[in-house]
Amino acid sequence: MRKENSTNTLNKRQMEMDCGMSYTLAAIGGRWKPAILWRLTHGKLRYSVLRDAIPQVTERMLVLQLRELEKDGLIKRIVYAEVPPRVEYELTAKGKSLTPILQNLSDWGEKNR
Amino acid sequence: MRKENSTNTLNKRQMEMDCGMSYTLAAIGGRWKPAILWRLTHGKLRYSVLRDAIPQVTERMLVLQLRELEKDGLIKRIVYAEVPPRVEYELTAKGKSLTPILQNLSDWGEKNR
DNA sequence: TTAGGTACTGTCAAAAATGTAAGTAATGCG
DNA sequence: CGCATTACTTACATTTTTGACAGTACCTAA
Repeated sequence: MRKENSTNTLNKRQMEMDCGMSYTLAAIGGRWKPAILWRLTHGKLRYSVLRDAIPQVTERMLVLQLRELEKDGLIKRIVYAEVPPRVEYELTAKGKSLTPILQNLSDWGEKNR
Repeated sequence: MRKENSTNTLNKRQMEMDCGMSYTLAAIGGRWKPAILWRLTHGKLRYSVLRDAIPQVTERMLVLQLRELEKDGLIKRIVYAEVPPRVEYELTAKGKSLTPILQNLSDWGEKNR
Protein backbone atom coordinates (compact mmCIF):
# COMPACT_ATOMS: atom_id res chain seq x y z
CA MET A 1 0.00 0.00 0.00
CA ARG A 2 1.34 3.38 -0.99
CA LYS A 3 1.39 6.21 1.47
CA GLU A 4 -0.19 9.07 -0.42
CA ASN A 5 2.03 11.84 0.91
CA SER A 6 5.47 10.41 1.46
CA THR A 7 8.27 12.19 -0.32
CA ASN A 8 8.91 8.93 -2.06
CA THR A 9 5.43 8.76 -3.55
CA LEU A 10 5.37 12.45 -4.41
CA ASN A 11 8.67 12.16 -6.25
CA LYS A 12 7.47 9.11 -8.12
CA ARG A 13 4.26 10.81 -9.15
CA GLN A 14 5.96 13.93 -10.28
CA MET A 15 8.52 12.08 -12.36
CA GLU A 16 5.76 10.17 -14.07
CA MET A 17 3.96 13.45 -14.65
CA ASP A 18 6.69 15.25 -16.48
CA CYS A 19 8.76 12.41 -17.90
CA GLY A 20 7.31 10.00 -20.41
CA MET A 21 10.16 7.60 -19.83
CA SER A 22 9.37 7.29 -16.14
CA TYR A 23 5.72 6.72 -16.88
CA THR A 24 6.51 3.92 -19.29
CA LEU A 25 9.08 2.36 -17.00
CA ALA A 26 6.59 2.37 -14.15
CA ALA A 27 4.08 0.57 -16.34
CA ILE A 28 6.39 -2.25 -17.39
CA GLY A 29 8.93 -2.24 -14.60
CA GLY A 30 7.70 -4.67 -11.95
CA ARG A 31 9.71 -7.80 -11.25
CA TRP A 32 7.36 -10.09 -13.17
CA LYS A 33 5.78 -7.75 -15.68
CA PRO A 34 8.22 -8.31 -18.52
CA ALA A 35 7.73 -12.06 -18.22
CA ILE A 36 3.97 -11.67 -18.21
CA LEU A 37 3.82 -9.22 -21.10
CA TRP A 38 6.19 -11.32 -23.13
CA ARG A 39 4.04 -14.41 -22.80
CA LEU A 40 0.93 -12.47 -23.68
CA THR A 41 2.39 -11.13 -26.90
CA HIS A 42 1.92 -14.64 -28.25
CA GLY A 43 -1.78 -14.56 -27.42
CA LYS A 44 -4.40 -14.90 -24.76
CA LEU A 45 -3.49 -17.11 -21.80
CA ARG A 46 -5.33 -18.34 -18.81
CA TYR A 47 -4.16 -17.77 -15.28
CA SER A 48 -2.91 -21.28 -14.62
CA VAL A 49 -0.92 -21.33 -17.83
CA LEU A 50 0.73 -18.06 -17.03
CA ARG A 51 1.51 -19.30 -13.55
CA ASP A 52 3.08 -22.50 -14.80
CA ALA A 53 5.02 -20.65 -17.47
CA ILE A 54 6.78 -18.56 -14.82
CA PRO A 55 7.71 -21.11 -12.19
CA GLN A 56 9.48 -18.76 -9.76
CA VAL A 57 6.60 -16.41 -9.24
CA THR A 58 4.33 -16.85 -6.24
CA GLU A 59 0.62 -16.63 -6.85
CA ARG A 60 0.43 -13.53 -4.73
CA MET A 61 3.02 -11.68 -6.81
CA LEU A 62 1.54 -12.91 -10.05
CA VAL A 63 -1.87 -11.57 -9.13
CA LEU A 64 -0.44 -8.27 -7.91
CA GLN A 65 1.40 -7.70 -11.14
CA LEU A 66 -1.58 -8.74 -13.23
CA ARG A 67 -3.77 -6.28 -11.34
CA GLU A 68 -1.36 -3.45 -11.95
CA LEU A 69 -1.07 -4.24 -15.62
CA GLU A 70 -4.84 -4.28 -15.80
CA LYS A 71 -5.16 -1.00 -13.90
CA ASP A 72 -2.71 0.60 -16.31
CA GLY A 73 -4.75 -0.66 -19.22
CA LEU A 74 -2.12 -2.94 -20.71
CA ILE A 75 -4.01 -6.19 -20.27
CA LYS A 76 -7.62 -7.25 -20.13
CA ARG A 77 -9.03 -9.79 -17.72
CA ILE A 78 -11.70 -12.03 -19.14
CA VAL A 79 -13.79 -14.09 -16.76
CA TYR A 80 -15.91 -16.98 -17.97
CA ALA A 81 -18.88 -17.84 -15.78
CA GLU A 82 -17.95 -21.48 -15.40
CA VAL A 83 -17.13 -23.91 -12.69
CA PRO A 84 -14.32 -24.51 -12.13
CA PRO A 85 -13.54 -20.89 -12.94
CA ARG A 86 -11.71 -19.83 -16.05
CA VAL A 87 -9.94 -16.51 -16.41
CA GLU A 88 -7.95 -15.40 -19.38
CA TYR A 89 -5.57 -12.52 -19.79
CA GLU A 90 -4.99 -10.71 -23.02
CA LEU A 91 -3.10 -7.64 -24.18
CA THR A 92 -5.20 -4.56 -24.90
CA ALA A 93 -4.45 -2.33 -27.88
CA LYS A 94 -2.37 -0.19 -25.56
CA GLY A 95 -0.54 -3.27 -24.40
CA LYS A 96 0.07 -4.44 -27.94
CA SER A 97 1.49 -1.07 -28.87
CA LEU A 98 4.30 -1.82 -26.42
CA THR A 99 5.44 -4.90 -28.29
CA PRO A 100 8.07 -3.23 -30.49
CA ILE A 101 9.46 -1.41 -27.46
CA LEU A 102 9.68 -4.63 -25.49
CA GLN A 103 11.45 -6.14 -28.45
CA ASN A 104 13.97 -3.30 -28.43
CA LEU A 105 14.57 -3.68 -24.73
CA SER A 106 15.07 -7.39 -25.21
CA ASP A 107 17.45 -6.98 -28.13
CA TRP A 108 19.53 -4.38 -26.34
CA GLY A 109 19.71 -6.61 -23.30
CA GLU A 110 20.78 -9.67 -25.24
CA LYS A 111 23.45 -7.68 -26.98
CA ASN A 112 24.86 -5.96 -23.92
CA ARG A 113 24.77 -8.26 -20.98
CA MET B 1 22.91 -3.40 0.34
CA ARG B 2 21.80 -6.53 -1.43
CA LYS B 3 21.69 -9.80 0.44
CA GLU B 4 23.42 -12.28 -1.82
CA ASN B 5 21.13 -15.22 -1.19
CA SER B 6 17.65 -13.89 -0.59
CA THR B 7 14.96 -15.29 -2.82
CA ASN B 8 14.43 -11.74 -3.95
CA THR B 9 17.99 -11.37 -5.19
CA LEU B 10 18.08 -14.82 -6.73
CA ASN B 11 14.89 -14.15 -8.64
CA LYS B 12 16.19 -10.81 -9.84
CA ARG B 13 19.47 -12.30 -10.99
CA GLN B 14 17.84 -15.16 -12.80
CA MET B 15 15.40 -12.91 -14.60
CA GLU B 16 18.24 -10.72 -15.76
CA MET B 17 20.09 -13.83 -16.87
CA ASP B 18 17.46 -15.22 -19.17
CA CYS B 19 15.46 -12.16 -20.11
CA GLY B 20 17.06 -9.29 -22.00
CA MET B 21 14.17 -7.03 -21.13
CA SER B 22 14.74 -7.45 -17.42
CA TYR B 23 18.43 -6.77 -17.82
CA THR B 24 17.76 -3.54 -19.68
CA LEU B 25 15.06 -2.46 -17.28
CA ALA B 26 17.38 -3.02 -14.35
CA ALA B 27 20.00 -0.84 -16.01
CA ILE B 28 17.75 2.15 -16.63
CA GLY B 29 15.05 1.62 -14.05
CA GLY B 30 16.10 3.50 -10.93
CA ARG B 31 14.03 6.45 -9.76
CA TRP B 32 16.48 9.05 -11.06
CA LYS B 33 18.21 7.22 -13.87
CA PRO B 34 15.96 8.31 -16.70
CA ALA B 35 16.40 11.94 -15.66
CA ILE B 36 20.17 11.54 -15.50
CA LEU B 37 20.51 9.69 -18.78
CA TRP B 38 18.25 12.13 -20.52
CA ARG B 39 20.37 15.11 -19.47
CA LEU B 40 23.54 13.37 -20.50
CA THR B 41 22.30 12.68 -24.02
CA HIS B 42 22.83 16.37 -24.63
CA GLY B 43 26.46 16.09 -23.60
CA LYS B 44 28.92 15.90 -20.77
CA LEU B 45 27.80 17.51 -17.50
CA ARG B 46 29.48 18.12 -14.22
CA TYR B 47 28.07 16.90 -10.95
CA SER B 48 26.76 20.22 -9.70
CA VAL B 49 24.99 20.93 -12.99
CA LEU B 50 23.29 17.56 -12.93
CA ARG B 51 22.29 18.11 -9.32
CA ASP B 52 20.80 21.51 -10.03
CA ALA B 53 19.03 20.21 -13.14
CA ILE B 54 17.11 17.67 -11.04
CA PRO B 55 15.98 19.69 -8.04
CA GLN B 56 14.10 16.93 -6.22
CA VAL B 57 16.97 14.50 -6.00
CA THR B 58 19.04 14.34 -2.84
CA GLU B 59 22.79 14.20 -3.22
CA ARG B 60 22.84 10.74 -1.72
CA MET B 61 20.41 9.35 -4.29
CA LEU B 62 22.09 11.18 -7.13
CA VAL B 63 25.44 9.67 -6.25
CA LEU B 64 23.97 6.19 -5.79
CA GLN B 65 22.32 6.27 -9.17
CA LEU B 66 25.42 7.67 -10.86
CA ARG B 67 27.51 4.89 -9.33
CA GLU B 68 25.14 2.23 -10.62
CA LEU B 69 25.08 3.72 -14.09
CA GLU B 70 28.86 3.76 -14.01
CA LYS B 71 29.09 0.19 -12.78
CA ASP B 72 26.78 -0.91 -15.58
CA GLY B 73 28.99 0.86 -18.08
CA LEU B 74 26.43 3.41 -19.23
CA ILE B 75 28.28 6.50 -18.08
CA LYS B 76 31.88 7.49 -17.52
CA ARG B 77 33.13 9.51 -14.58
CA ILE B 78 35.89 11.98 -15.38
CA VAL B 79 37.79 13.49 -12.50
CA TYR B 80 39.96 16.54 -12.96
CA ALA B 81 42.77 16.91 -10.43
CA GLU B 82 41.81 20.38 -9.37
CA VAL B 83 40.79 22.20 -6.25
CA PRO B 84 37.97 22.73 -5.79
CA PRO B 85 37.26 19.38 -7.42
CA ARG B 86 35.65 19.01 -10.80
CA VAL B 87 33.93 15.85 -11.93
CA GLU B 88 32.13 15.35 -15.19
CA TYR B 89 29.79 12.61 -16.31
CA GLU B 90 29.43 11.46 -19.84
CA LEU B 91 27.62 8.68 -21.69
CA THR B 92 29.76 5.78 -22.85
CA ALA B 93 29.20 4.17 -26.24
CA LYS B 94 26.99 1.63 -24.51
CA GLY B 95 25.08 4.46 -22.89
CA LYS B 96 24.68 6.29 -26.17
CA SER B 97 23.31 3.17 -27.80
CA LEU B 98 20.36 3.45 -25.43
CA THR B 99 19.31 6.83 -26.74
CA PRO B 100 16.83 5.61 -29.37
CA ILE B 101 15.28 3.26 -26.82
CA LEU B 102 14.92 6.05 -24.29
CA GLN B 103 13.31 8.12 -27.00
CA ASN B 104 10.83 5.31 -27.69
CA LEU B 105 10.00 5.00 -24.01
CA SER B 106 9.52 8.73 -23.82
CA ASP B 107 7.30 8.90 -26.89
CA TRP B 108 5.14 6.01 -25.75
CA GLY B 109 4.78 7.63 -22.36
CA GLU B 110 3.81 11.00 -23.74
CA LYS B 111 1.24 9.41 -25.99
CA ASN B 112 -0.34 7.13 -23.42
CA ARG B 113 -0.43 8.83 -20.07
C1' DT C 1 -20.83 -35.78 1.95
C1' DT C 2 -16.76 -35.29 0.53
C1' DA C 3 -13.20 -34.45 -2.65
C1' DG C 4 -11.39 -31.82 -6.55
C1' DG C 5 -10.37 -28.21 -9.61
C1' DT C 6 -9.45 -23.06 -10.48
C1' DA C 7 -8.33 -18.62 -9.40
C1' DC C 8 -7.59 -16.32 -6.24
C1' DT C 9 -7.07 -13.49 -0.89
C1' DG C 10 -5.08 -12.52 3.69
C1' DT C 11 -1.53 -12.07 7.07
C1' DC C 12 2.81 -11.58 8.34
C1' DA C 13 7.77 -11.07 7.60
C1' DA C 14 11.95 -10.01 5.09
C1' DA C 15 14.44 -7.35 2.07
C1' DA C 16 15.32 -3.49 -0.86
C1' DA C 17 14.85 1.29 -2.28
C1' DT C 18 14.49 5.88 -1.04
C1' DG C 19 14.87 9.95 2.01
C1' DT C 20 16.90 13.11 6.01
C1' DA C 21 20.42 15.45 7.92
C1' DA C 22 24.85 16.21 9.09
C1' DG C 23 29.68 15.77 8.17
C1' DT C 24 34.28 15.37 5.33
C1' DA C 25 38.61 16.30 2.35
C1' DA C 26 41.53 19.08 -0.23
C1' DT C 27 43.55 23.48 -1.20
C1' DG C 28 43.97 28.23 -2.57
C1' DC C 29 42.99 32.88 -0.99
C1' DG C 30 42.69 36.84 2.15
C1' DC D 1 44.58 30.96 10.52
C1' DG D 2 39.82 30.82 8.85
C1' DC D 3 36.78 30.56 5.03
C1' DA D 4 34.93 29.23 0.60
C1' DT D 5 34.20 25.82 -2.99
C1' DT D 6 33.01 21.18 -4.85
C1' DA D 7 31.86 16.60 -4.78
C1' DC D 8 30.89 13.72 -2.21
C1' DT D 9 30.12 10.20 2.69
C1' DT D 10 27.99 8.37 6.68
C1' DA D 11 24.52 7.00 9.89
C1' DC D 12 20.02 6.39 10.42
C1' DA D 13 14.91 6.33 9.44
C1' DT D 14 11.03 5.57 6.55
C1' DT D 15 8.63 3.63 2.81
C1' DT D 16 7.92 0.30 -0.70
C1' DT D 17 8.43 -4.14 -2.82
C1' DT D 18 8.76 -8.87 -2.61
C1' DG D 19 8.20 -13.47 -0.50
C1' DA D 20 6.23 -17.49 2.55
C1' DC D 21 2.43 -19.80 3.45
C1' DA D 22 -2.13 -20.80 4.71
C1' DG D 23 -6.86 -20.21 3.62
C1' DT D 24 -11.27 -19.30 0.65
C1' DA D 25 -15.38 -19.59 -2.67
C1' DC D 26 -17.66 -21.80 -6.03
C1' DC D 27 -19.91 -25.75 -8.15
C1' DT D 28 -19.67 -30.55 -9.84
C1' DA D 29 -19.23 -35.24 -9.77
C1' DA D 30 -18.61 -39.57 -7.24
